[in-house]
Parts: sequence; structure tokens; C-alpha cells
Amino acid sequence: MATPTSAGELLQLVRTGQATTRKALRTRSGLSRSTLTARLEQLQAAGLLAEGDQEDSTGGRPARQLRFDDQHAVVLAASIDTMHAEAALTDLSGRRLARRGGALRVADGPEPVLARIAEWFEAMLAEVGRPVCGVGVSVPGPVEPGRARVTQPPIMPGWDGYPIDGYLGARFGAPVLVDNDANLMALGEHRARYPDSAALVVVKVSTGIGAGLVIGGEVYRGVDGGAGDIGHIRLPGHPEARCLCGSVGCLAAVASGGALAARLTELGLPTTSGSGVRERIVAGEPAAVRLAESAGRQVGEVLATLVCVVNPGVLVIAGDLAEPHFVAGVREVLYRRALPRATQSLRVEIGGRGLALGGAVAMVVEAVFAPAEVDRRLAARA
Amino acid sequence: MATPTSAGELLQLVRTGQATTRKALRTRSGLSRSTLTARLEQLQAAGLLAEGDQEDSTGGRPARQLRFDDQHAVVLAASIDTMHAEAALTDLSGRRLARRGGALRVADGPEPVLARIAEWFEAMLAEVGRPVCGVGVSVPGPVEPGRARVTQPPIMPGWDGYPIDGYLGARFGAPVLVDNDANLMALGEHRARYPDSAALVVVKVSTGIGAGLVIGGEVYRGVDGGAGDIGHIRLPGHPEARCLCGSVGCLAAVASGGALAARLTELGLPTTSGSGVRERIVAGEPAAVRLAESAGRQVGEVLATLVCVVNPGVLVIAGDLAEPHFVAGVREVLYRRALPRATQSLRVEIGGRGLALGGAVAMVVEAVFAPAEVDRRLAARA
DNA sequence: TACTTATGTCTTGTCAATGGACAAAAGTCC
DNA sequence: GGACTTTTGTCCATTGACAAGACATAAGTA
Repeated sequence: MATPTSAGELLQLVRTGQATTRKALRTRSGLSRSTLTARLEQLQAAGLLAEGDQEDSTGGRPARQLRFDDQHAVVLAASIDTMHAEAALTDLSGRRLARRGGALRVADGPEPVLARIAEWFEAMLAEVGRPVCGVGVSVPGPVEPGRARVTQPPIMPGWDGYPIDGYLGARFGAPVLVDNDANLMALGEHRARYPDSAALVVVKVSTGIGAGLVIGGEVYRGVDGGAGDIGHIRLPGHPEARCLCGSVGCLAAVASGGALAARLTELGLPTTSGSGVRERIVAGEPAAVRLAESAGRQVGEVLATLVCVVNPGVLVIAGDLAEPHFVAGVREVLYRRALPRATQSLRVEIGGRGLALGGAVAMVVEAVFAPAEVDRRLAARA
Repeated sequence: MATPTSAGELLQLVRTGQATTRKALRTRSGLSRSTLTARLEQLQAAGLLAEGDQEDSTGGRPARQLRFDDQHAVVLAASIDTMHAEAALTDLSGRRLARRGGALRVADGPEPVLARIAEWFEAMLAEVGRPVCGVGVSVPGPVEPGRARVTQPPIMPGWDGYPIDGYLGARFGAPVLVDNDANLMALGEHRARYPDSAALVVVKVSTGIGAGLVIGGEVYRGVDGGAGDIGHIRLPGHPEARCLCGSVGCLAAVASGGALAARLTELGLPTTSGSGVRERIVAGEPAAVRLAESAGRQVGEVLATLVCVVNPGVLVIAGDLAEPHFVAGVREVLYRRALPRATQSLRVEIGGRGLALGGAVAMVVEAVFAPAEVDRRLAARA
């Protein structure tokens, strides 16, 4: 946005907090007062913009703040994981107004899972009301770029090509956007905590392993939507590790939460899932801690290459295994294997929980309130 | 460019061959005939646009082609390699009108090297004449993003922070742009052969190893300009391989042309450089062939991760070792280690020679004829 | 109370671009 | 050769968006 001029672009500036007063908008846009007033009136009439508090005076009349009216519609977001799902109803700033969640097996196929999620959505809507402006869904598998469906997922039997947008769109009468969980975690982390980072990578290590990249502020997907899919890189020297994807020796088969659970079970410590592994590590179980550090080192080997190739400013470790022991293993190998230039200004951080939900909301809000889209809707109103 | 309207944007469409007749420009831009005519007149008056041949008739008067006037100025481009440099004088379409080249040790420092290159440039200008619109330089080391100087190069003693643009700009009175050789090879390959690829990676394997990424049509540099710097990732299990960068076990110390030359010398086959290694491989020397395949496999291990992370459409192997034996090694490991989804639509190709020069020309032409820049110059004329 | 700053609302003028109307150029088709 | 098509150029009135300025008002500080 060299010089933002359209109503949609102005709204974007307010929404992202880049300019919150009329004064700031004028200097930022170079528009004349008359034009700016007309634009803002349009936005207020459409219910997109509201007036806020006054700023502190700088000697004269204080500027009145403008804020994006984040209450005039809500977003439905769902995050589907292997054995569990979560749903939230948020306002347009991402604040959660209601949430639901529970055990839900993705392996049961799309219709039972989506039906349950739709129930949650409807219950939350009954609580809160207000019109829905969009639905965002995070899924633990590869998504065809630009389309709301999964393609050839290794762990989502029955979902291949299923029209998720058709199902939910018909029920909620709003656009439905779907993306991979790692991508949405990266988007969520970028928007929530590192909005200025030019390149950010989130690595999710739970039952599987996957990475999401945000480059130049947008999710980077690669030519086939496969970017960041590091979980099924085959490591040398692990011919015994069978992977859910049908292959052998995948990183996910060696160092994921699922793999560690199997290993712990072999050692006489029955564990079924990534979150179970996490509990054992947090409890200080020596075998679990040892395995976590070792898995961190193995993931670190792959991340060393990733960091040299992508040279991101932030590397976030998220998922069940995102805890200090695992991350220590990652850091150890990363700083040993990667170039100083790639690591000197790199921040390695532990991600929050519920990131994918936040990313799904951001995906929806940014699609629905993209400047071009807002301008189109304003034009249609008139 | 949603709807291109400015003169610069129209020129861009013509220059890149997206629209070559007035008719096509009208449908593409939505401008009225009067406006379009005015714009094109401006461009013709500035000498940027020329009329070309007629197209075949479709029943009535045939359309007259428009072409970018690629003869009204020239580009000076130089590609500096470890032991050798090349220079070319090209027209604005990249056609080479003159060239020079020869042995030139980058280790001698910036002034002797740049003085020699400037001599070549001046000799070529004396031959061809015409005004210079820009100078592009490819260097075998990291370049600070957006600035025409090298930072902390492992193999360019004396060049750290040297103002290359100052030296050459003063002599040729034109903007000077500098970038890393791998980046420019990627740009050159993209523009010359794969202009539609959304993500392309070039891996240069000569005396050193480096990769350049073109994502969304632009060189991707990462946050510190270090993206693609895979040559100094440390491989496990090579404590004996000392690298020029001062570290130990780097990929470049194990599998580069320089490393293979040293290995061949140990085996009683004296070889000094990457090009020497290439000669021995091409000559069919069994030890050289074996080493090339093995080095290809080692580079392939890193590239498997790269391909899974970036998911490019094209992977080009370039440099001295870009020949069938080495590439066979790369392919073997790549298809074994990387995900099918990342490799199924991936093309692995051998790059041409002189790619960096082409990339340097493209970098200059695109900077000088960027729409905004063209509009600025047209405004200044009036 | 005087001054400062932010904001709203007119009017007027400027400029770019559209949209016809008209005309000419350069082919094809019969 | 003559009728028809298609591309292109040119002129001009109209439109519409915006800037710029004048004036008014609101809401604070010194």
C-alpha cells in the first residue's frame, strides 16, 4: 500500500492499528479532509467503523480515536486435531466470546466430525447471536491451495476431497475457509506476537510434525501447497520406524509425540498420544525427558537446514512437545549445525496453545475485510 | 497489478510480453482509447516504446505490434567468481552485444578486481557506444539486502563492506546493483526459462555451494539476506573436513568442487578447482565420477529438506559440478528422502552457463524499468 | 479569556479519464 | 473492384474524484 486511498484501505489501517485518528489517516493517505470525511462516513454507515475514546490533548482539542467495529459480526473458528477438536466464536478482533471442545476422532471421517462442530457452532450462536461473517477451519492435513478441501491426507481417512466449505457454508450462510494447522498456527503466531517479522516459521510437534511459514506477512504454501511439510522427510538410519503415511523412517515416525508415546509404551510406561507424552515429561519422568531431548535434537537436524534455507526471524516450536526439554534439544543442534548468520538474529520460542484457532480467525477476518473486498461491498450497498 | 493503468505499468506489460498490441493493452487495462493513446505517446516520446511488425489479420486491419525499445540504452553486467570473472554489455532485452572475461582472483581484493572489470566495461562501451542505464554485479558472497556491498564473506578477503556501487557508479554514471551469485542465477534462470514458476531454486555447486530462491517472481533473501545459504550447514560425521569459512564439516567442505579437487589431488590426480574437477568427470575419470555421484548424494540430503520446506516447481543444479553424474546422485537421494507430494511435480534440471550474468542484467533492467520508476522519470521529463 | 488543535462542511477549481462521434488505415471476402 | 471488418487516431463535451481554501465548531490548555 504505497498511498492508501480507498475506503477499504483506510479501514485496514484502522483495523491493524497503523492509524487510529483522522489526523493520522490524513498524513498517511494524503487525502484532503473532505474526501477523508466522505470515506469514513461510508464506513460508519456500513457499520464497519466506530468512534472510540479521545486521545490525550497535545495542547488543543484532542483527537478522537477511530476503531474498527469489531462487534458487528462474529467469526466461527474450529481447530480439528487428530483426537480432539476445539471451536470458538470470536468477535472481529479475535476476542473469544464462547468456546467448545472435546474428544473427536478425525479418523471417523468428515461428516460425523463436521456435524459435531456444527452443533458446537450453533450452540455458541444461540448464546451470543449476531451475524456470522465467516467460518475458519484448521485441519491436520494438507489443503489444496485456495480450495476448502483436504488432499491426500496421511492421517485423515475419508476426508480426501471432501467439500468442507459446502457442508459448513450451507449451514451457516457464510464463506468457509480451510487451511492446514501448521499454516494457521504460523499465521496466528505472526499476527498475535510477531506482526513485524518478515519471515516466521512455526513447527508443530504433536502426534505428527509439520511446519508453517509466514513470509512477507502471508502464509507461504509452495507450488503444490506442500511447503513446510517436514514430517515425512526420511531420516537415514531408521529402517524400523514405520510411519502412519505408509513410508518408513519419516521424521514423524522417529521424533513426533506419537513416536515417543510408542517408545515409552515399549519401556513399560503406557502412553497413547502426544499429550500423554507431554504429561510424562512435565511430570519429570526421566525416560520421557531423555526421549524429548533426543527427539528435539533429531528435529533440530532438519530445522538447521530449514533455518539456513529460509533465514527466518522467528522460529516457534508449538504442539504437545513444545516444552523446555524438547526445545533445548532443538536449540543445541540448531546452533551447532546452522550458520551463525542464520542463527544470530533468530529467536527460538515456545508457542502458545490454541494458536491454530487464532490463525483461523485471522484468516477469515483478513479475507472478509481485505481492502478490495470491503470496497466491493461498499460499492454494492450504494 | 490488478488493473494496470499508469504508463509504467503499460510499458511493463509490453516489456514482459504480456500484451503487445494496443488492443490487448485496452482489454488488459480497461483504459479508454484516448487515454491509452496519450500514455503510449508519452512512452514513445521518451524513447521507451517502439512500433513493431504487424500481426496477422483476423478479418480486418491487422494490429500493429508494440515493442519495448531495447536498443536505446545498454546494461553493463559482471559476474565475479572465485578465480575468474566475466563481463557483458547487453541491450535491454538481455542480448549480449559484447563480452569479456578472464582469470581474476577475487582474493586480490575489490580494487584490482573492479579496476579490471571497469576496463572491460570501458572497452566494450568504446566498441558499442550508447548510454548506460545501469550496472549489475554478481559476487560469490553474501550481500546486504538493498545495499551494494558484501558482508562477512567467507571467501572474499578485503571486500567486507566495500562500496562497490560507489566505485563503479562514479565511473559509469549509472545506478549499480549488486547481489549474490546464487540469487542472480536463480533470477536469471527464472526469467529466461521458467517465468511462470511460482517458486524456483537454483543450487550452485562450484568451488563453494549456495542456493538462490525465486518466490513469487522475486528473489527471496530472508530476514538477514542469508536465505539459501546452504553451503555451510554442518553435516554430522565429517570432523576432518576443514572449510574455508573457518568451521569444520560444512557441506561445502565435503561436497563442493573445491572439496572434490582436494580429494582427487590426494588420490594422485592433481586438481585445483571446481572446473578442473568438472574436466576430469567429463573425461570419464572413474575416481572423479565416483566422487561426483557421492557428492551429489550428500548435497541431495540437504536438498531433500529444502524441497520439502519450500516445495518449489523447479530445482536447477548449476555450477561446475552441474553434470549428469552429480545430478544423478542428487536425484537418487531426493526421490528417496523427500515426500512424493514435494517431488511429484518437481522438475530437477541442469542449469546453463553464464546464468549469473543474465540474472544481473534482469536485476538492472527490472529496477530501471519498474513501473513506479518509469512513471517518475516521465513525470520529471514534463 | 486567549490560544491551540482537531474536526466538519461548504464551494470552487482542476485534472484525468470516459465515451461518443467521426475519420482513416489496412486488411479480408466475394 | 467494391463491400465489409477490424484496428487505430483524434476531437470534444461530460463526468467524477479530489484538492484547496474558507468558514464554523468542538474541546482541550495556558
